[in-house]
Amino acid sequence: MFSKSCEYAIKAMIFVAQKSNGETRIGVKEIAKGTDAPEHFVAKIMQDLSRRKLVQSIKGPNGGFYTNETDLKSSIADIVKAMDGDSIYTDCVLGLKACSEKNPCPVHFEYKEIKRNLITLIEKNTLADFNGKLSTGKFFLKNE
Amino acid sequence: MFSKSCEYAIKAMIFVAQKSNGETRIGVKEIAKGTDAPEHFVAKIMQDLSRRKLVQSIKGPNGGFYTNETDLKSSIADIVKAMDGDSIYTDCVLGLKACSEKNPCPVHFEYKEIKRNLITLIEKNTLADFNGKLSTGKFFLKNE
DNA sequence: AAAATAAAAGATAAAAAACTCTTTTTATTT
DNA sequence: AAATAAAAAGAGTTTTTTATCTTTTATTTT
Repeated sequence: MFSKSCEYAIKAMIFVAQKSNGETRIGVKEIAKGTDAPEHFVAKIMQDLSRRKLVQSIKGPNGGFYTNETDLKSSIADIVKAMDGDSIYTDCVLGLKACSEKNPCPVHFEYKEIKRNLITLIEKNTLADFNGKLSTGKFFLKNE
Repeated sequence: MFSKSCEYAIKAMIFVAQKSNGETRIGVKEIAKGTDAPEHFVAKIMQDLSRRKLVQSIKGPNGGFYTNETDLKSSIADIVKAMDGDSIYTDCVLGLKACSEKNPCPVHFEYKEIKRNLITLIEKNTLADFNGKLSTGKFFLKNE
């Protein structure tokens, strides 16, 4: 569904959104531990997300990553688009380049519904929506 | 969603199910052309499907692949399972190994619904269901 | 100013997925 | 029996994805 990078990115963003606030910045090590992801790989991903302005970063002692008000408005879809492009919006399940209403693959119309739900799911869930839910044990970002 | 091998496998199986009947066997070249797939790669995939008894094959002149009555009862899910295993049934969208009702990832419950629909889609569509629809132009297995 | 800290950048490596080529086996047709 | 056709099997290559390691730059603290 999503690439590994994208999975890590989503978890990392949710994690940072939860842990950071105002003065608190979150370091790569913490993110990696908190989301069960390889440290150096997550570092690359955060760099990327930071370059794309989905998350803020500050170097040096007490530096790290944090989310501002705007960042919290990002949906999962925004992260997915940043990492995997819009393939989830455009790709045919069977890989047909020209799959469309007029040139449908065998499962085009049935998959269309599912895709619509999938897109709704990632578009309607913002980072802000998750805030607070981690600490209350409502959900997890890694295996206990 | 599916691996490339799996996409090719699904298209190839639908193609063979449509074209073959009784005496007619379909060669790898024909399958590759009919589904816009790399010939040698499709050969490997058909070998695999044949070994797993999802499709029948005969060597030598006039040989090729064909589907028997049982093969036509295969669902897309059967092909997916043969190629990609049951990851589509078991995997968490965010890659959590222990994602479950009790240990849910942030989108577990919402994705659950989508996954259910996805599984229904691939389980209810059998090769027999598609028969005839290719020639009537109801759907396509490659770009025109 | 020096030392320390942490992200950014760049380069490399390992693993997996996608794809290709060659040889062998099996069957058929002449 | 010989020639031919087509899948099976095996080995190899390329590309992409995933992951790691090293150096540089920016910032802060002492």
